[in-house]
Amino acid sequence: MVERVTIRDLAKKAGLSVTTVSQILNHKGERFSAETRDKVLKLQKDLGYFPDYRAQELAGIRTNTIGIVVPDIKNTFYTEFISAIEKTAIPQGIYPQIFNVGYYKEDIDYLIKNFASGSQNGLILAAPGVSNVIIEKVINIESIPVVTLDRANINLNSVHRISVNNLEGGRLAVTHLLNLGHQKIAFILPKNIPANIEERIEGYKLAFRNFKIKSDDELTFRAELSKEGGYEIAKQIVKTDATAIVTVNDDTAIGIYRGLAELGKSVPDDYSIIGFDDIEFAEYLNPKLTTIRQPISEMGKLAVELIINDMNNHLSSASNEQLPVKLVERESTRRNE
Amino acid sequence: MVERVTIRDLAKKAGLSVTTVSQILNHKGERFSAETRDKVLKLQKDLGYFPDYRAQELAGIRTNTIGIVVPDIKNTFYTEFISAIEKTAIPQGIYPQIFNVGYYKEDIDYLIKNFASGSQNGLILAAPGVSNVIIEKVINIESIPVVTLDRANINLNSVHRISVNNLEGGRLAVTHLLNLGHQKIAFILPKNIPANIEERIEGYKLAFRNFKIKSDDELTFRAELSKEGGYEIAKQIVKTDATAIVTVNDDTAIGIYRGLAELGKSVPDDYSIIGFDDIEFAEYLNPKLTTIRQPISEMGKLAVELIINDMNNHLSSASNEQLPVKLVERESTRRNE
DNA sequence: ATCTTGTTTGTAAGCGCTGTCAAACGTATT
DNA sequence: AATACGTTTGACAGCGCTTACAAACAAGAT
Repeated sequence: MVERVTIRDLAKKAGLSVTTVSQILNHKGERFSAETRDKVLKLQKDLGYFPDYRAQELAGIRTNTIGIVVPDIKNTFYTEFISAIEKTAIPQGIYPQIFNVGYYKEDIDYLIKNFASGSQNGLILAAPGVSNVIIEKVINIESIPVVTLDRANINLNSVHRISVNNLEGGRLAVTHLLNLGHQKIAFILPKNIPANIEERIEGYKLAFRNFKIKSDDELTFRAELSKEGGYEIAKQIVKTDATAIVTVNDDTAIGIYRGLAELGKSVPDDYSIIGFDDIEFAEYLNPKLTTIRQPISEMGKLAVELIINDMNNHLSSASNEQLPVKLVERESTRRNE
Repeated sequence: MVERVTIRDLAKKAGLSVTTVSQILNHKGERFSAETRDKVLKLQKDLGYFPDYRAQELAGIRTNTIGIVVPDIKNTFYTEFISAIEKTAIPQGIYPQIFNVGYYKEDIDYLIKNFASGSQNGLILAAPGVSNVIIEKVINIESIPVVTLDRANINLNSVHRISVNNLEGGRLAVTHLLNLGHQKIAFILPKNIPANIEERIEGYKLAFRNFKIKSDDELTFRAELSKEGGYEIAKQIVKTDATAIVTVNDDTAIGIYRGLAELGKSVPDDYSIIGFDDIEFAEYLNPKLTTIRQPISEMGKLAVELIINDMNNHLSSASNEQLPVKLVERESTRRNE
């Protein structure tokens, strides 16, 4: 058990005061003689001294870490989002810390404690089920920049919102299918419907109305939003007369691919499928997945920019950015003969 | 800007000393009258008080967070590993924090600082390129339980190692292909070869020797270990007379699938492919990927157990666990006619 | 009344660091 | 020799919390 080297040890060894050492280490040492400065710097190396950042923070220094809260780290939508955040944050000296919570608000007290302690100087909340809880508890304690992803029902003017044009996304998906001659379209929805999905459903309906076609409520399925969930639901879908499938994320579509394949069905010959997100995998699938593209990188980049802007300028009021969505037509959809 | 509520505020409002409040909040309050206890607890709720965990730690309390360092959060091998860790750690009150660094040791000073500050009470290092650097710097400062994944060249007896039988993995892959009548086997390797890959290469060679067949060095390719990297390298592979491909992880194989498909080649008709890892996606691919399975969940579970064991008993010396590997035969390999 | 004892609460030091302000020193000026 | 000034360094308080240990108090025993 090696004992921790503290700034005091360093000071003692150098024959200097703790203050002096601290100042020099924090590059406020212009006023010190080159000799002392060098001595301290050398000693730091020799002793392998690292400041305790908790002590630094306690003493009033601001660190540059931000927290990212995601619901499911196995869904690559979120890891792509995280990557985008890192790519823009780290070069600016902002260090993200990732917290993987579930989709539901089970055991997040430790999160709250962490955030409430102010060890995070910014928060990017991308976990639908828990964002509200976190905001509620944390906002009142520590006022740090917060941006949420795709949460419509938050109306605090200290919280930025980034979302996507969900209604348009829903409309685009269904319109595409309708244009291809599909009328029996299956919709795969989650068990609980958050606001952004609600909007997409509006989009589905809008498309049907535009085509003056009635949608078939029988074809709405509830599933877990994962590969596994998609795989399971495929068994239900094949029992119906659906010819096309719309999912709420690509991950689910991937599961449906497999489920269908194992049941001897072909995409797109037997079923057209259209996903949502456009994760990298979409293009690596066979057949390549037609999907509604969310600008994941842009969203990550924007999130960081909003945070940084807030950190530099506490006055900015909450923005509500809605990014565009687009149909990426690949190989999983085709005309219904 | 809401001011932070401190324990002092709480104490003042309650007309009690800080000590009393602290004791009660930490459930060491059996010695206090029910009346004071209730008063404090109520006030805590009302004021929304949360202790500052940095201050708590500084004052000597141990928290139960552990750090997980991974090289590439977009590779689902790592997210599956993380999930496994979380699944066994969180129920035991241990909270993992994820750090996504690259494969190389670029900008990890902030990591070192974080770890060296002792804010992590355990470390699980799964990032080949940086594990050594971290260990080197951190171990000497703070002695916390550390387990590394698949790093052969570490020989500190304070560091646990979890690895997989890489040699056997390599042997299995090539033997399978050789058995199917493939002789021209392409190997996709990373640019820098860490110890675990070195072992696999030994396994490849061993298989060839057993079959008394000479391997073709012309068929060794260097690529980035990612979908993108695999996609690119496919263009090189088709220029050769290879009939089978062995990759170092499944992610790369996924990229090769796509590259081959775009070049009009079929798996497994034109090329047999065998991956490594057995990430969940392997089974969702079309055709399903034959691969060498690493017991990812077991590895995560074991990592946590080693850490926890260390936390409870500082004496344990480093273990070196090697887990078995197995061939999962699916649809991407077939007999070479 | 005085002394014990047990119950309930508070005092004070310290965790490792930073920032303010004052002290010490050397040198130049008269 | 006295004064002033710039340069270089250090004392000290405080960040929010915990943890010995000590104090205060009431009640029971003598």
